[in-house]
Amino acid sequence: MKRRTDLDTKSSRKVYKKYEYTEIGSIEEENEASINFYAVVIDACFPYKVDEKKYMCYLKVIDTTHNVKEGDDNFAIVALQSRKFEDLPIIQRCGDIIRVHRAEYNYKDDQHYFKLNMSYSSSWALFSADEEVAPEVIKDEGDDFTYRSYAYSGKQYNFDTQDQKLLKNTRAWNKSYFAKNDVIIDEMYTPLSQARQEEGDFNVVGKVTQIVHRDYYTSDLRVKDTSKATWFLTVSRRKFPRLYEGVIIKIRSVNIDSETERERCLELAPHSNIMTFVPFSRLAKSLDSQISLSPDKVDKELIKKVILTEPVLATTTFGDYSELPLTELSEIFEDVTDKDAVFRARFSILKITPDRVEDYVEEYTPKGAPRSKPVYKVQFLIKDPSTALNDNLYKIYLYSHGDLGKEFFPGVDPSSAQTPSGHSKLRKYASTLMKFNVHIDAVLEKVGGAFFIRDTEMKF
DNA sequence: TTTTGGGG
Repeated sequence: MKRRTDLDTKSSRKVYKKYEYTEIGSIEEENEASINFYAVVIDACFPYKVDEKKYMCYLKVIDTTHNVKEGDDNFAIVALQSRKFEDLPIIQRCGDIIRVHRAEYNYKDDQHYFKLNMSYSSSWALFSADEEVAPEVIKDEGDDFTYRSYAYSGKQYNFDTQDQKLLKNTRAWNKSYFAKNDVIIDEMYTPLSQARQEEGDFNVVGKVTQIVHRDYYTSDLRVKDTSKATWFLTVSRRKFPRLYEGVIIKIRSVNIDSETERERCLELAPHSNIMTFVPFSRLAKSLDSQISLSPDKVDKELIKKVILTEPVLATTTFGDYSELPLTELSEIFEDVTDKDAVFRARFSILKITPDRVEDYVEEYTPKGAPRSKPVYKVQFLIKDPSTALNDNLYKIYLYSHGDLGKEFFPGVDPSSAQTPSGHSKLRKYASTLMKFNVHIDAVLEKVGGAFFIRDTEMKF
C-alpha cells in the first residue's frame, strides 16, 4: 500500500514529490497558485455557513518571517472555504500550529492572503503548540502527539522527517515568541468598560470569573477584563467545551445583547469564537495576575443582583398529567403531527405578551352565557435546550376561557387580577418568570395546533 | 475549483 504524499499525477511514472514549504515573509510574487507553509494561529473565527453549499473560516497566522515589525504586529490572513462544515478547522487555542498545503497566495494592500479551497485541492493539519496534545483532544494511554496532528482535513495526512524538523523549529520559535510578545495587541480588542461605545461587534480579551452550567447544552459566563468591568455571556457547551473558571480567553466577535432584560449581557454570532491561550503566553500570564476572580467595587452591586446559580423551577404541575415524562420542545413543536395531545415540558420564558400586567385579563362571554367573565389572555415565548440554537420562536398560551390555566398565578385569579394588589402580585410573578435561570415545568395541551398551559401553578 | 474577498 502506498502512503499518500504529493503524487505527481501528470507523469505516467508515479513519482513522489516532497513538499516545499515557504516562509510567509519570503514570498516575492504577488500571486502564487500553490503554497505550502507552517504557521502559528493567533486568531480564528468559528467555521460558519454562508449558504447551502458554502462554509467559511478565517484565520490570522504568523511565522518566523512575518510577525512583529516596528511596533506593528503583522499577520497573514488565511481564508478557508468548503462545501462541508467538517472540512474546516475548529481552532480554540491562540498559539496552536497549522500546516497548510496547496494554498493560493495573494498580496494586496500590504497584507498577505492565503485562500484554501477545501473542495478542490487544499488541505490543513493542526498541531499542538507544545508537545502535549491540545486540550480538546481526548488522549488515550500511550498516545504521543509530539509529531501527530490533532485535527486535519481529509481522511489522512502525510508526515515525514522534514515535517518533524519544521514542526520542532516552529514550536521552538513559537514558545519564545509568545513568551516575549503580547501577540494579541490592544488594537485587536475592546476594553469591556468601553463596550457600550462600540457600534457593531467587537473582540474581548479577559478572564472567565464565573461559569455556571445551566444545563447539558449551555453555560452562563461572567467575564472580566483589565478595565475591571464585568459582562455576562451565555455559550453553548458543545461549541466551547474547554472553558473553566479562571481561564484567560479571547472572544472574537461579540455584540451587546439588546434583546435581553439582563444587565450587561453579550451575545455571540455563529462565526464567533472563544480561544484560550498556550500556557507560555506572556499576555495570558499577565492578564491572569491582573484580573481577580472576585468582583471589583464597580461591579459588586451588579453581581449581587445577577447571581449566576443553577436553574430554579418556578412552577409545579398537578392533576392526572403532572407525572407525564418530560418532552423536548423540538419534539412537541416540530415532530408531533397530532392536532390534539398533552405533554409535560420544561423550558424558560423569553417574553411575555402583553407587556403590562394590567392587560393580562380580558372580558370573555362564553357561548350562550348571560354575561361575560374575566379570563387570562397571556402569551409566552419559550425556549429549551433542544431549541436553544435555532432562531424559531415557540409560543404557548395561558388562556383561561375554558377555566384551564386560571390557577397559574397563586393568590390571584382572573377576577382579582384587575385590582391594585392583583397587579402587584402579577408584576412580581412576571419578573420571576423572566429571570434567565428560572425554568418552568408545565403541562401543555395542544388544541387544534396551539399549545395551552393547564394544571400548572407557580410556587412561592 | 472558486464569489476579488478576505471581519463573517
